[in-house]
Amino acid sequence: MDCRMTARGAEIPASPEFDLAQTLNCGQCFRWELLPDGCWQGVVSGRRVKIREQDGKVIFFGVGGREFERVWAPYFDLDFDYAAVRRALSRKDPVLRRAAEFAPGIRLLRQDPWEALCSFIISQNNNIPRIKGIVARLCEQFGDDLGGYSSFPGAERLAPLREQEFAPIRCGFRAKYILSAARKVASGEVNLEALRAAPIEEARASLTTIYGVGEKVAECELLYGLHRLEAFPMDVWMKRAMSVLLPGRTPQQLGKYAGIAQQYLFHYSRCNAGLFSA
DNA sequence: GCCCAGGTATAAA
DNA sequence: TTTATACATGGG
Repeated sequence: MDCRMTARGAEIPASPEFDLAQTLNCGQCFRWELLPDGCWQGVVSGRRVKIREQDGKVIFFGVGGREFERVWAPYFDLDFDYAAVRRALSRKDPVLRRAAEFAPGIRLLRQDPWEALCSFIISQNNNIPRIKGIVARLCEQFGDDLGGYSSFPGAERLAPLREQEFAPIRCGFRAKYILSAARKVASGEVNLEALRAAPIEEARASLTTIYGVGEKVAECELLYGLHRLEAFPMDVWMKRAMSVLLPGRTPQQLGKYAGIAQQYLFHYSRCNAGLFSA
């Protein structure tokens, strides 16, 4: 991805294939906020930046060329041809076509695997505004002070804590789940980096050994934390999604399959505008 | 107040 | 194997 350097920072041409609001506000990440000045602010790799789209450009304020190439281009997956994927999806199924057209600028972030795992543990039976709040308090309480903002606390930082020390985070029953994840990751019992290359079923099985990580959170981590796109074979989830729409399903079945099918379809569907409201 | 949220563990059917 | 409930908290 070619970027141009200006006094403001790194700039790339704006494109319908890269929409900040669609990408950052859709529930795949929880540490970005839209500031009143129109900039999106987030913390990635210990660096806080402001990004905005303006005058046909996406501007990464204060970011140098080297940092852009090493941090931001990979984070936003800028070298991947999403348009080609959308074309393929559109050919495959009319629902996906509609969906792809609905959110054409969404991208699959390459997030830190540990941060993603924690975030999706927190996300269970929860809503996005509160998830963001809990994640923010987790960073503020246990992250390193990076000068006006905090890092996401590593597994080794959380692993020694006691459950009651999570009280200020107000994450409720999820504290014991976060602790289980932290301890397994810190001890190496679950090796997130290794799971990037492991056979997909092996990776899924390893993740679900964590107390509080079930099918859904594991899928989230595979897709959003480990960038394992193959965790979501489209045909399978499409069929499940369709079956969910049929009448006569129990709440259990609805919850189980609707959630997971939605997980896959999320990038390309969720054809309701409310999802992307700031 | 009330409903419910990008679920999971657990007990009970 | 499948289904119902509790779980902590707070947004809308």
